[in-house]
Amino acid sequence: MMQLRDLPSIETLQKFANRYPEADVSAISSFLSLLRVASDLSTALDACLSRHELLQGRWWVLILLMREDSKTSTPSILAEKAGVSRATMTGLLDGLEQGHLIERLLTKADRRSTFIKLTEAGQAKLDVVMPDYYSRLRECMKALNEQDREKLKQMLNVVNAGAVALLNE
Amino acid sequence: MMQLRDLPSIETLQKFANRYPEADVSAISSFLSLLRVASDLSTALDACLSRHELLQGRWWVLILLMREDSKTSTPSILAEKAGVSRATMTGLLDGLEQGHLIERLLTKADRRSTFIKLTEAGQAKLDVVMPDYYSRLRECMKALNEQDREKLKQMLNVVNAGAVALLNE
DNA sequence: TTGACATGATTAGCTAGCTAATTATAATGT
DNA sequence: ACATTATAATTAGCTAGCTAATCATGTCAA
Repeated sequence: MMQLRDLPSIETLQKFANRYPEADVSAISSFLSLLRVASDLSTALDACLSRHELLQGRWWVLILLMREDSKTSTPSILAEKAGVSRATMTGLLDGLEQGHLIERLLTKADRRSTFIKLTEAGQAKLDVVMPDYYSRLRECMKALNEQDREKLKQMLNVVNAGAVALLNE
Repeated sequence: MMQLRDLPSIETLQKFANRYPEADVSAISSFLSLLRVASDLSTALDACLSRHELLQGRWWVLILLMREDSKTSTPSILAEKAGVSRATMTGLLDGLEQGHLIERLLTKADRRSTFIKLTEAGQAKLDVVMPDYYSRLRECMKALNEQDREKLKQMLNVVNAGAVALLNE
């Protein structure tokens, strides 16, 4: 995602609005803030995870596996849940397997498929990463009270529902 | 950015919170919503721009140039304002130059530097893209009133300020 | 005035995404 | 029963980011 380091001032937006009457200054301003803050947060999250030799993709796979009672899943299900292509998941699993955080097991039921299992080392890695991540996140969000957090989520859902307008036709 | 297609339910978060007492369920839930919605919006924005043979990186460069009265800048200033490395900017400018949307001009003052100028074709491209983008964005945000938009921006700033917690040490 | 350091742009090579094609296996309809 | 179609995983090759190295040019201090 673009960094948008230099967000337009309201004056700059006004200048653009003069040329393009379709512009809705407060809509643009809020939208760009959202993209910008999220991209900064994502970068910060990567920095946090990289202290544990992980990045978002691999970390997320470990979490998805931990969520399962059996600590197992398949590449295609993981790809769907993580929102990446199966090809990308193959690459993520390659990295995790090399680090011995997951293992690939053959399945008898359907020989096209493999089972992916969280190893003890993978669980141990999460047991170090998650407390660190959760502590930092608690700190990150502490200036918003419960009501603000709920309001934020609700507004995000509203914007998300509106996003089809960017895709139509 | 990861897609996080399958956000954890509050129940799943509770399960994790049992194992990791550091977890603050509402903090995690709001944070993940923010990342998820922004990544969807960013993808939608790319889809919108790609209808005009642009992606966020190149489009943003054109806008930065248009903001300048002279319609010119330099690669290093553009890189800083766009929040990308100079190497990345070189690549973006290569693409824009091939499409004749910008031109590279030599400068006499400092022969290490080049001037980047928005061409007529580049301005014409913006004059097609921006009305489309602004119309769609207006529609996307229309369900939030002015007060909500202001509250959203303010909360985003609060979270952004907290993000240092992810980076410390 | 010249040696050391600083700066602007580019190149090379890395990563994590993507789509399309490939391979193996399974399921299904006639 | 077997041809067709569907599915699971992988591979190949693309893109847009990144950092580190390089090259040319400027600046400054002894």
